[in-house]
Amino acid sequence: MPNMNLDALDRKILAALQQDARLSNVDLAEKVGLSPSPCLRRVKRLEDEGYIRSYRAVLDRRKVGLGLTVYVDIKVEKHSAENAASHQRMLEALPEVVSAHMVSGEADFFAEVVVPDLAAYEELLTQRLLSLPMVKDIRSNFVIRPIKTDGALPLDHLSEG
Amino acid sequence: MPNMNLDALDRKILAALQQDARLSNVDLAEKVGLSPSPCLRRVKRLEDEGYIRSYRAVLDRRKVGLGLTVYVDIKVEKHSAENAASHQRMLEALPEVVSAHMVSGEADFFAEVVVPDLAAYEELLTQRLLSLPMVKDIRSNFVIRPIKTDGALPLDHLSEG
DNA sequence: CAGGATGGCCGTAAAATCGCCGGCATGTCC
DNA sequence: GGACATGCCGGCGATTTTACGGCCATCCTG
Repeated sequence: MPNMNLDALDRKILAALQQDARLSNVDLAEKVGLSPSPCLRRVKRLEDEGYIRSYRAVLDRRKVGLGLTVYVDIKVEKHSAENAASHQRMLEALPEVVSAHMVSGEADFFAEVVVPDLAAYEELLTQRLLSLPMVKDIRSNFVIRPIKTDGALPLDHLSEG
Repeated sequence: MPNMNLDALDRKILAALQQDARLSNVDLAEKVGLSPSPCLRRVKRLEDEGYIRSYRAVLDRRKVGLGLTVYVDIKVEKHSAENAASHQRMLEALPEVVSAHMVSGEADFFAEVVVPDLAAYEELLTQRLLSLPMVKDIRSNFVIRPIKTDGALPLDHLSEG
């Protein structure tokens, strides 16, 4: 267990901040049943110890003109250490790539790409993805309809133990 | 264009809040080159008009005991309106499902699942995913190594127009 | 010039922040 | 076994910082 350091209050704080990172400390304190001072201390500790990695504003993709989300399966020529590393760096450097992972299964890499429209995706795919060295095949899965986005991480598993 | 309402200052604000949603308004104002009052007004407007959907704390999955992320392709028997709807609701209700979409391509649905370990994934897969009505096939893609997570949405496309 | 939009300044109320105290549990020493 | 030392953690209160709304100045547009 990487985390016997989280008691019930910590979990409530994490859950609350996942829902609304802009909760004022007093509101957060009240919500978890604590006075502001110790509550703030806990939040700082959770930040310092890395449980909380960051706070971010979640934007409406459509409203900011990013109407198209594509999940991209990337197969590469057989991995070699340095090739894989450079490949990863290039994926990382593309701003349209919102997340990327090395995965098991059909594909080798997997990226979530966000673009304004099909035209922009075509440009990205043909000019910047397919031209990556060692890319053997790319399969694009277009999001037709979002069902659930940015769900909070479940934390129940920490309490039932 | 759904957004000729965003000028350079708005974009700077959105970019800054994507990076750090907990920036105090005074710091944010300084960063974008504005005094606090109009800066706050703009933030409120961006919230009210839905450009900013929410603010969330990003947790370290490993540290909170969620060491395994799986991208799941789900194929279903031929869609029918009401069946699809109930299927979506069930996906939505699973806390381990952090995001889910209807997609084009090989699969019909696509879900990002977060669990403590393989054992937990097995339970989820066999007890709660495969048992969903109409599920024809499920393919699991395990994340071996994250390359980039929670990347900020690119906003450059709004300025170059 | 009129009107709207937008930025800046200022005063008030609220929040964050920090030092300090006290309760409670654990451990130790006689 | 009991009294005390120690560490952990929550609460309180004072001070600094922030949020927030009202008001005015400026700029652009028609």
